[in-house]
Formats: sequence, structure tokens, C-alpha cells
Amino acid sequence: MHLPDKTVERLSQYRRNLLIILAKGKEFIFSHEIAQLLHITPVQVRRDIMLIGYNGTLRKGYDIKELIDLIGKIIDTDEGQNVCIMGLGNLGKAIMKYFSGKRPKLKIVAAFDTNQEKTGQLYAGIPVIHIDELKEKVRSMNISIGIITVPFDKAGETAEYLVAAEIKGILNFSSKPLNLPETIYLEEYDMVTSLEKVAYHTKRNKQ
Amino acid sequence: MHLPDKTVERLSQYRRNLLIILAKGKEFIFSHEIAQLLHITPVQVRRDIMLIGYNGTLRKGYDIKELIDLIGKIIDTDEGQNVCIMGLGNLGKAIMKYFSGKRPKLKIVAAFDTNQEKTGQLYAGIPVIHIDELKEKVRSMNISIGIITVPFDKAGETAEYLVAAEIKGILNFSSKPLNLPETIYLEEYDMVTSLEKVAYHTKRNKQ
DNA sequence: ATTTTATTGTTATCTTTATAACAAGAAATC
DNA sequence: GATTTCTTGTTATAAAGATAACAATAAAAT
Repeated sequence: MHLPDKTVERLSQYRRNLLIILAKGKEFIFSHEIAQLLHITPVQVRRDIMLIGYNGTLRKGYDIKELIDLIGKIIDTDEGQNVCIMGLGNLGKAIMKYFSGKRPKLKIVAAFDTNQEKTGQLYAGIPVIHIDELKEKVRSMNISIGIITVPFDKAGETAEYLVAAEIKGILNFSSKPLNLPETIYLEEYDMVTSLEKVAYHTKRNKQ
Repeated sequence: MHLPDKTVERLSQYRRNLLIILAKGKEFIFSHEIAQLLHITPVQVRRDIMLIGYNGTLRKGYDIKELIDLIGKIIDTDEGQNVCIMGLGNLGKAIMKYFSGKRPKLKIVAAFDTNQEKTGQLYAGIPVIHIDELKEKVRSMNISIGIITVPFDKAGETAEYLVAAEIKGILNFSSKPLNLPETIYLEEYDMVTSLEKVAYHTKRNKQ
């Protein structure tokens, strides 16, 4: 089954919001309720749900529990995937704490750094390991995803290490465009661009 | 002049990469060189540049300095815009340090928090102020952009404070969908969704 | 029992974004 | 000086994404 990129993004958001609603005791939800929550149209919600092959009930809506489980089957693997942080700087640390316990199927199991003063200890309960051990640890700890939080000028070589270690997917927080083989999925996450986008639109609103 | 959203994003990326190339002493650049750098097509580069009304030279390409300056005129204001961080947690701190000195036209000038143990001091040279003073400070410090880094369950009220303070644009790092008046530009930046997107594609590559 | 109402599922249309195609023209080569 | 080459600028086409329209139908109301 092929899903549009934007649908995958929204499925992630649906699930997170549905989990909160489920915890409040609600069992069923209408497309227009989900839509209002995320500020999108009900059609889009219904279309996304159609694409993953789920069926709601007329006049009752969607079974929240079932929908959450189905989204989980699409996004997550049964065993979950292990993730590593590349670079124990401010951003790396913030992300480690941010994700701590948040997504049981996506566990940050290690942080890698070149600085020997940082390695060999735990941070937020997660081992900080020297980058020389990356390849070995990716294999032994079954890590499939890497998050790059190192600065611009170190991002290139960090990516090369990850490629050599045969990682499967990368989330890149540095604004450096990476050169990767096609087999590795790359998601870019550029804070500067996001802020500049806000700046652009804010400027226009002011004028 | 109206620019497509995606073009604005790329302009930000063009500029950052061009600044580095300019610093290396290069004066002119071809569309296919920019394209290769960012892993996009040369047509797209040319089209974006066409849309902002810049003209290159045949067989010589684009004047890097001129292009950088023009992108600056589009994204930035002459005086620059002031930015504040909402929430001095791990993410807020990381972002403050990350942006420190990086974008002279987008200056983080204050961080706001509710915790009285955090307020009244400086962090990374930036004053940490109690949120009760938000409205007054937004006016007196001429802040137009707010970055929300508080957790999910605090994001709603934080946004309300920003709305009351008449902020112009918001960059939201919490995954909480915000309810804002149309006049405020909102950019969402959801790490969990990004990581889950990687997880989804990585899973597919594995199978 | 019939009619009305509300909601899903899906196709059709529109909008946005990206790519392809190519004319125009300057520089380089012959 | 004529021809070839290379690169821009722009229009035409294609692909992705969002919205509109509406049939189907179960539940509620009459």
C-alpha cells in the first residue's frame, strides 16, 4: 500500500490527538471532530482514513481505539525501532529528554559523540558512546534510525558514518544538505528555515 | 508579490548555502550547481529565482552576492525582527543557544516562563522574564515572533498569552494544534511527526 | 411506515508544486 | 564570420495534494 507523504504526517497527528481523547473516555469520533481539532477539513480526514482502509460507522463515526491501533500498524513495527542521537550538544540533549518515554515503539538507545569527556557515561539514562564504536553498536543494539544534531560543518562526516554503519533512516536537524544513497530515507528538519518562513509571513502581515 | 510557500523555504536554504560559498571566494554560480548542492532540479532553482525577479547572466550564472542580498530583502526587514522563546525548558534552552548570533536579523531578545526560580536571571545572555510581563515586554522590546517550546498541555494557554500580547507570528514546537486568529501566521514544527515519518519509511524499506 | 437528518466513502474537480521542453542569446570554437 | 555549445528565462505539461460534490445509508423523527 502506498500512502501520500502528507497523509503519513497527518496519521501521526491523528494518533497523538486520538490517544488523548481516548484517555478522556471517549470511544467514537466523527471526521469533523478530528478536523476541527487539527484545523483541517473533514473531507481530508475521511480521505486519509479511506486510504488506510479503515471503515467507520454511519452516524457513529470512527472507533477511536481501532483507529489508533491501525495507525500504529502502519507507522510502527511490532518490535519497535531503535534510534540513536548523533552529537551530545544542546540540541541532542534536548531531544533525548524530549523523547524520553514518549514513544515506546521508537526508543532512543544511544548517543554518539567524538568528545571523550562526554563518552562513557549516561545522559538521561542513555549511554553516550564514542563515534568510533558506531558501526559495531548499530549492529549489536539493532539501531535503524539516526538523528543528526551536530553543527553544519560536522554534519557531512556524521552522515558518512551513519551510511557506513548501514543505518536505514536519518532525521537531519543540521541545515546541511546530505549526500546519501537512495536506500536510506532522509527527513530534513531545519529550524532556521522554519523561523525564516515565519519572518517572511510576519513581515508581509505587517506591511 | 506572492511567492509559493515552498519557494520561500528554498530561498532560505539557498541563502544559507550561498553565504558559505561566497565566504570561500566564489562570485558566480550556475543553477545546476545550486541544484546539486540541495539535491533538487536546476529548473526549480531557476524558477524560484525567476519568481523573485532576479536575472542571472548567460554563461556566467548568478551573482552570489546580489542573490543573497535580494533574498535578504524578501525574507528580512531592514531593522530585523525580535523573537521571544516561550518556556525555558530543555528545548527552549537548546534553541536559544542554537540561534545565538546565527541570524542577526532575527534576534532572540527574551525568554518567558512561569517558574519564578528561572525568571529574573540571564540565560545565554538573554533575560528570562515572568510570563505576566509578556504583553508589556512584547510592546516595549518590539517583539513580533514567538517560539513555543512548552509541553503539549501548556501550549494552548501559552498561545493565548501570545495572542493577547498581539504577537505577529508563531513557531510552534509543541505538537498541540493551536487556535489562533487568522492575522497571526503559524508555523508548526513537530518533531514526533518527523521521527514517525522516518519510522514509516524505514519500516517500508526493511520489508 | 415514511420522511428527514446526519454521516461516511468515493469520485470529480481544483489548486499547488514540480518537471519537461524549448526559444533566446552570449561565449567559445572553428 | 559562422557554427557550436551552454545557460538562462519562461511556457507547457505532469504529479501531488486538497477540496467539492454527492450517492449511499443508518438512525432519528414524524
